[in-house]
Amino acid sequence: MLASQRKDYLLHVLQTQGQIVAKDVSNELRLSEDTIRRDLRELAAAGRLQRVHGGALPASPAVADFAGRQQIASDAKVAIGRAAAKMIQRGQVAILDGGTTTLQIARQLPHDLRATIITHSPTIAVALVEHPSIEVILLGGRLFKHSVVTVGAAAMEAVARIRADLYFMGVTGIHPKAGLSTGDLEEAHMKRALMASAAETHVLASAEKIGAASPYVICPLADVDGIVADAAIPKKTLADYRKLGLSVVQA
Amino acid sequence: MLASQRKDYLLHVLQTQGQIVAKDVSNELRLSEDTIRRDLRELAAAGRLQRVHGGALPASPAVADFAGRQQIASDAKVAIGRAAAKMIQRGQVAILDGGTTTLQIARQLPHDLRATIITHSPTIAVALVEHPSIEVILLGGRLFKHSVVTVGAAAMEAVARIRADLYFMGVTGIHPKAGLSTGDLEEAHMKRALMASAAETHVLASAEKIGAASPYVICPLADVDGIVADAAIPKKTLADYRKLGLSVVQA
DNA sequence: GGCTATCGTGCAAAAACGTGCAGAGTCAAG
DNA sequence: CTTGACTCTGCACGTTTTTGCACGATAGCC
Repeated sequence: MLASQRKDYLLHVLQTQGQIVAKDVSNELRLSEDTIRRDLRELAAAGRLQRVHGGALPASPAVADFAGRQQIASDAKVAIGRAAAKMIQRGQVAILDGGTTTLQIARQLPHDLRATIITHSPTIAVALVEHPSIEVILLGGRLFKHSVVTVGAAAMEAVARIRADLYFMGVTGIHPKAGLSTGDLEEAHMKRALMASAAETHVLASAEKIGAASPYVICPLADVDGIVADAAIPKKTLADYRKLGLSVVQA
Repeated sequence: MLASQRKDYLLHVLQTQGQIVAKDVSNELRLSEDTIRRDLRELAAAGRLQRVHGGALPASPAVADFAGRQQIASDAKVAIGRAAAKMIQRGQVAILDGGTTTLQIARQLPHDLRATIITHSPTIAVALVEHPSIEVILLGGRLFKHSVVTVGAAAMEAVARIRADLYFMGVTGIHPKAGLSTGDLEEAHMKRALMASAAETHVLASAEKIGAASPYVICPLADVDGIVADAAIPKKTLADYRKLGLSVVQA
């Protein structure tokens, strides 16, 4: 492995996992920790990351707020992202919702995959600049800063003009009775519109969302086609979803 | 094996494997490493690949490009950004072009300024998340990865529906005869459309752009209303612009 | 306050590098 | 056909870069 590839790898790890543990990387790559530490030092000098005891953290102070949440890119989210990324086939058109979990999907997409990604999240659009063979369509509109996605009438209109194979939806609550829900009314509308524009909708479910309900309901659980579930979710719960006719993929 | 065949082979390896290890290739082709190194050096000089210790990697212009440029936030760009940011008054609607200089404007906007920023750059949209009192409108469309801005028919249509007070335009060339120019045709169209949607257009001029001309012409210099100029630009040049009727702000 | 993991530095071996040079081959002019 | 200029390739040599190890210093945790 070439030295510059190693640095790319380190930055990739940082991006997908939100942190670097020097020891882990040295084990994975079968290199001495000294070498990894040297690389980290150089990357830190170049301002590409922030060096800390034991490893490194993302530098980017500008996006600190969003990145703050991003850093809790728990293993679960990474795994869900990887599982969902695998579901996108060559040539397909997929919609990625805003949110930290969907951002993981974008980052885990194979670098040589030829596909089209439609998104209303500028963050995801920027992340996909790294993927040369992916066509990116950004849906415009008013920026809702809390979630960093576009919403509103303009965004709704843009959605109406597209038609996708897949839609990966992020939510804040998945409840057997209350269905799928989120924290903002505009966002709920947007999610419904995106769902209507896609042939198949899959919900991304990390464990902490199961059984929770947020103020604004998107739709009943049965309205979506599938669920991409965290490994920590009990088999029994997943069986309930299957009974509703949902396809279940466990990360 | 002819030298040119060898170079084709090297580029083929690079394309299929994503990397070249000089030693491996020299073994495969039964040639000395010196020869391979020489070839790599020449291909690197021609910009066909990126030379690294031990071999070579793809040149990847799009990625390295923007990331590279982003770090060169020279003092000049910061100063231009600050000067331009001051021109935006409370309550106004301003269009920010894509590019590293306009990104500086976004970063330098006062945190308590109430205004609306319209942009086709997801990078700028994300940067403005930090500014709670700024309303952000993101223009959607196909993402042009080289500059990280949206372009195309959808973007043009979105532009047609807006009307702004100010437009800050980034360019790559400012030439007395050739006018304002940029490196991509779609972008040139987009800039013209944005100009048409704004009451006033100001060009951001850092010193290295003066006297330069890029392939795609946007418009004659006299079509814009003002110029925000780098401190390094000679007074005489600025006087010429004033003669054309442009308002000149020096950072 | 003590313990352990991590860190930085100096050092040496190995790998990769650039440069100069010589031999082999090519080509065109004479 | 011969000669000289030129290019290409491999080798030798000294230089630079990279890497792993040893050692003492330091930071974080209990």
